[in-house]
Amino acid sequence: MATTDRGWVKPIDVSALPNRFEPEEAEPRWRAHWDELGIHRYDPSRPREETFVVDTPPPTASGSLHVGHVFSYTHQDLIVRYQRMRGRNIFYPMGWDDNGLPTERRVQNVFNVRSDPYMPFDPDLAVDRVDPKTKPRDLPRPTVISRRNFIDLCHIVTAEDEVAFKGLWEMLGLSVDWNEEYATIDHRSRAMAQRSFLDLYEKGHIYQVEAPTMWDVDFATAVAQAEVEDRERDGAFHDIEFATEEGGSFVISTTRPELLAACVGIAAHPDDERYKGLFGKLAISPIYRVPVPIFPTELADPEKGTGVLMVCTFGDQTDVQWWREEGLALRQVLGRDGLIVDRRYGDEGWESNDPELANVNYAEIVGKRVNQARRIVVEQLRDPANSAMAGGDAPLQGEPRPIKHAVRFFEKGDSPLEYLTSRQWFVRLMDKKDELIRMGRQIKWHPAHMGKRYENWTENLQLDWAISRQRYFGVQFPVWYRLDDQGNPIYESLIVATPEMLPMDPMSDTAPGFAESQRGQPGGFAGEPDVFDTWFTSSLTPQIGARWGEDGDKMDRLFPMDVRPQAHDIIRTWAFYTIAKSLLHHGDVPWRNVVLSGWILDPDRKKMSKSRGNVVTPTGMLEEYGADAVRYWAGSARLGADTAFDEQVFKVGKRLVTKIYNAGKFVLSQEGPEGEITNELDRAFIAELAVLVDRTTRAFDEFEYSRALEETETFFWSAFTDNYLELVKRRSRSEEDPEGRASAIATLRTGLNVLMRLFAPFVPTITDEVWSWAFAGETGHRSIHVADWPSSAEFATVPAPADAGSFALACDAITAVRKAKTDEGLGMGRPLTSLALSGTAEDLSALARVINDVRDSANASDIGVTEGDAGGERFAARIEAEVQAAD
RNA sequence: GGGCGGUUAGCUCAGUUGGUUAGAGCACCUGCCUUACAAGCAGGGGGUCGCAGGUUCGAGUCCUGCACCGCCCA
Repeated sequence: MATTDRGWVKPIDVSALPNRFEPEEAEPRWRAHWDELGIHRYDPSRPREETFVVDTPPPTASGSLHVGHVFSYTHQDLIVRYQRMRGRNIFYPMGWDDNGLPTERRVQNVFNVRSDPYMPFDPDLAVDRVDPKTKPRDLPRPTVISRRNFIDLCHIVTAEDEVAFKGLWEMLGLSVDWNEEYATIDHRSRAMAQRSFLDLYEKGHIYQVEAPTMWDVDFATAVAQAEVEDRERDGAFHDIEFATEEGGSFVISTTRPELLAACVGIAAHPDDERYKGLFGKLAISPIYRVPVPIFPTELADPEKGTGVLMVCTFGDQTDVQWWREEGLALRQVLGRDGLIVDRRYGDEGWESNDPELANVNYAEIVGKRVNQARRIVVEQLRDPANSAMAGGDAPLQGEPRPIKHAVRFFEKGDSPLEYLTSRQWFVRLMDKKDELIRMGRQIKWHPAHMGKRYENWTENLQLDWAISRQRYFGVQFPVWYRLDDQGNPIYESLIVATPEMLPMDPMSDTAPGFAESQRGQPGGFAGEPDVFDTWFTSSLTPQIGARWGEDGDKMDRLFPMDVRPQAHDIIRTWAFYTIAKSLLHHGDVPWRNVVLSGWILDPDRKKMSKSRGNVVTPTGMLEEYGADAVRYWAGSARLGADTAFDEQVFKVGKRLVTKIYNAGKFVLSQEGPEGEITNELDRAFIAELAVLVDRTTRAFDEFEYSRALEETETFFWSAFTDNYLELVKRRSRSEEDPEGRASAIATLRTGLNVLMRLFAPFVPTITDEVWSWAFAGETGHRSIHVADWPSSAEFATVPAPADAGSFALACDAITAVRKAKTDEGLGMGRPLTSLALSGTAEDLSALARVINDVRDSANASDIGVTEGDAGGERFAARIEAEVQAAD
């Protein structure tokens, strides 16, 4: 026979395999093997069009590993593993975002230290870790250490975090190229951030200005619009009587009476009849008796409070606007530490009709925090002596009226933000909104509606990007200032570093043209002490990966990148700033696609968070269920969809792994003649497999891996194992039908081979395990992860079935038999002495092509068909079972 | 207040351009230790698709309004 002289398909030795698949044994073994084969390595010699580039998010090295990390990083890896099987040269780096406030905070807590930038470096400093069980109030006063010592400690804790993260990524089986590892505080990233600064500075996108800026008093640093969030807080309207210069009075409402000393104007709506007559005149404040201008503004809401309000420097963003537009005085009473600063009424800019009264009152709040000052001022307002005009009543009208209102906070802070004037660096973006939106539209967002969030944010942008921070563990500005004869910096006369100096620190590197001895001396130089906003560096992940401007610059091979995976809560920061940087540096988009993972919610549909104590540890999860099962869970969630944490799904994943293991063992232990796929049922099965391959490939190309998984899983479980395997079990061992047997075995192996590859991105360990038993040797691909992604072209040599519906017909027939057996309480393997199927003449005649497999899987000695009603189903079965011998 | 998303079985979710009787897994009930798999197999019950209108021969799907949940922004 033509089919038999080609050879014999040899079975694998099932007895050599463990009964159960043990992920804890197999996963480390496979990870080591992948490493050995180097299959995750990027090949810089291959051209751009063969390369798939990922702009991997560098996780914040915060010490806490979260199931959300596992979820979203798996999503990237699914896409990457698919692309690798498509033959793409993968660039998949990993960075650690260790620079910035979270690290500073951890260092402060772990070692109970604070940094003082002016303290000298102590090379022998040794500080101990605080016992984490110590209650905060039992801690001694923090040890004050130098900035350099502090940074050393930062490196110690982040190194530990990075080890923990790397361990998690490896356990999860991320196919990252570990040769492409970096940290946002390492030399390369610092040089890149400074290079970015120099380029933006040269192109005129960067400026420095003394201006009101949002300020966090606890961290004592400026913050950017993107880092701000509103929180609902209790507050109270205080109705306070002001006088007019003509002897009249009016009442304003304010939630911030403690800023009365910072009052520089009074405003009301231009159409407000009550106050129309006052515009252009002066008002007199109570307590301090300071004359301030009254002006009209469209921004005042006549319905709010009394319709007239006081403008302070600065209570909020509109105060800043009025201060600019109206050219008001600057009276800042709040210091950078959040305490009321000392001022003297009667001095220039602090004119008062009664300086003596003003100074007595003001002295009571100097050095106080905002809340203390508020209580004191409210008491002062109850005193008629503090009326705006001598002889008046108590300025406070009635009692404060409690309200709930939104207050702005730094997202990492605990005190409301203040607006303080300070010298800060900015990147000019307000004039580039249109271009930024255009960039956003050139990028494909997955899911698409996430692009709207980007546009929304960009359209509503109100401030340029404040990039300077008054912190320690960050990348320094590559800038010095010349000092004047008094030793004060001349901000207009800055010295910028040259590219070959990078990375550099202006606080320890000497400015070109000066000697280090001139640091801080009159006529000498001084370094810029600020550091960059961490986003200034992390918005450069594409450039860091591609080594922009360095030796070995690979921008032409890697940029724009293919995909940026990220979470949707940082569209306004990470995605936005990366697009902005890419626009300003290269005039191009940073990537073609953004894929956004959802969040993991706890079963109450709240975002899982550490503070709620509902966090499941990812390592525990991986140990209990295995990486494949955990990846299955992540893979079953659509992009962008927030997903409730459901442990059941891990169990389903684990079950799938077991099923793959057993199905693999079964298929590969079948032996028989080697031959072509000729049988009608087999051909029909292959035709359906080809459809599956096309559909999953399309889904993956659209980043819809969850659809690919769902379809593959359904096909595997129902078409392959439940039906096809059962239908051909007998034929694949038949002695009488070598051609049919060869066809069955070839089909079984083709089915398994293809399904393993379709599953490989999701469950990389079990699929490679099964692959290794036979297919690795047959194909020469030593790992399934570098095997070719299936294509329907692989089946081109298999003839199309006579009837595309043959496989479905056989499945329906066997289902009818099973139903009959179940109805009679018989086991599925129970032999039948007679089996009769009824259905339409058309179905029955089509069924004839595959009826032998149906008969065999029913374990019937004979099968008959009769035209007739099948009770709403395609077929109905009448059976007679063999009488079983009593035991 | 503006923008975006969601609401489908007890739970977690699919449902492609409108088209037979709305699907899956888990859970539940019944039967079966069947020569790959009891971590299995077979069968079954369970849904007014958030509410109210509209378009259409036909709506889970399109349109309008409303409610609730979530996120972003002000």
